[in-house]
Amino acid sequence: MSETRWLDDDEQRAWRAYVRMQGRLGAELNRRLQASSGLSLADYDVLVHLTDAPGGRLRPYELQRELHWEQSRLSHHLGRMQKRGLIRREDCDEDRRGAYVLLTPAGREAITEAAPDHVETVRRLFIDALDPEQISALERLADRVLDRLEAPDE
Amino acid sequence: MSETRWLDDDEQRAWRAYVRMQGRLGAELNRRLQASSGLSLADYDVLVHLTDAPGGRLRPYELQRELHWEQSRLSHHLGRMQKRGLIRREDCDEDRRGAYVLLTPAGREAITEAAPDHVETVRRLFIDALDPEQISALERLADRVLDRLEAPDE
DNA sequence: TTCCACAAGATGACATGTCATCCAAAAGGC
DNA sequence: GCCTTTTGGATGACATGTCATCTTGTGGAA
Repeated sequence: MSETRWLDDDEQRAWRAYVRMQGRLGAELNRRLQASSGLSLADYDVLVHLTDAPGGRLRPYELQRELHWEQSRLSHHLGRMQKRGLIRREDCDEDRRGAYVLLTPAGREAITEAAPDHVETVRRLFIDALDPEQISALERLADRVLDRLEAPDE
Repeated sequence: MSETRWLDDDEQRAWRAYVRMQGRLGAELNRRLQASSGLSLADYDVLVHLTDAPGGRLRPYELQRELHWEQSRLSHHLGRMQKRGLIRREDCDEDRRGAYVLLTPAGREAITEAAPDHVETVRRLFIDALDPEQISALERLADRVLDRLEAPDE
């Protein structure tokens, strides 16, 4: 390994600010969502994707690709959500290994009730803190990093 | 509650890109750090702060304020790190309720070995994906959001 | 002093995430 | 057809994070 390329001051400050923001924002969103609706951010994401899907129904592997979650995380999480009555599983006829995950009425109601407050919180804590320039700069920046993260080799 | 102010398209895209980047980047950094050094990102942060402290020694509440962690999270985490021999606890004379957390030689060695690779990874996956404009834009942006998050009222 | 509010930490119960591993069905190659 | 590889998915063990609650000591006000 060659010499370590340490971060210079600007990079250091930016990185630390990002890490700190990321941690605080995630914790805060999670706490508020949990308190106001009983859902975690993870629950919320799953429910949003199911709501957007035709028939409120998806194969786990589709959900997995959309969420970019690890397979086992999804599987465990679906198990817990099923136990709480938010989703339901159903056998899949086309592929006997597979399954469908579908929204229950309770799940649909939960997301419908939770969404307005949650969006409002995202807006107040994040979006409204930034001007339109910054919003679009953020999108470009995130896309660049994602390109690198999702590049074949790394 | 008044009408929900939903996100417009630009905001939506930026928010989703951010959330996705944040999740993927964190997972990737954690996985690589874990694989190359046996430390988690959380371990790493604790060790960095202890290394920077005079005498390699801090009160838990100081650590907590610097890390912006929940108190119980820190307490549990320190317990686990102690079990692994990375840190050590010592009674505090000035305040009989309190304690000191200090780096063990093993802890110091672990962070010393882990740092170069980790910094290199941060650089490759994140810093090098961005130009200097973006780096400083990110810092300003994160600071704005942090101001809001840490504002007295919220 | 005496009491009380509050700060420093620890802890148990429980939700969540990761890794390794397993199983069964599908898909190819021959 | 038969055998190997791949894919969809579940699971157990274990690390991590959160909430509520407890203990003990500090410090100020009566």
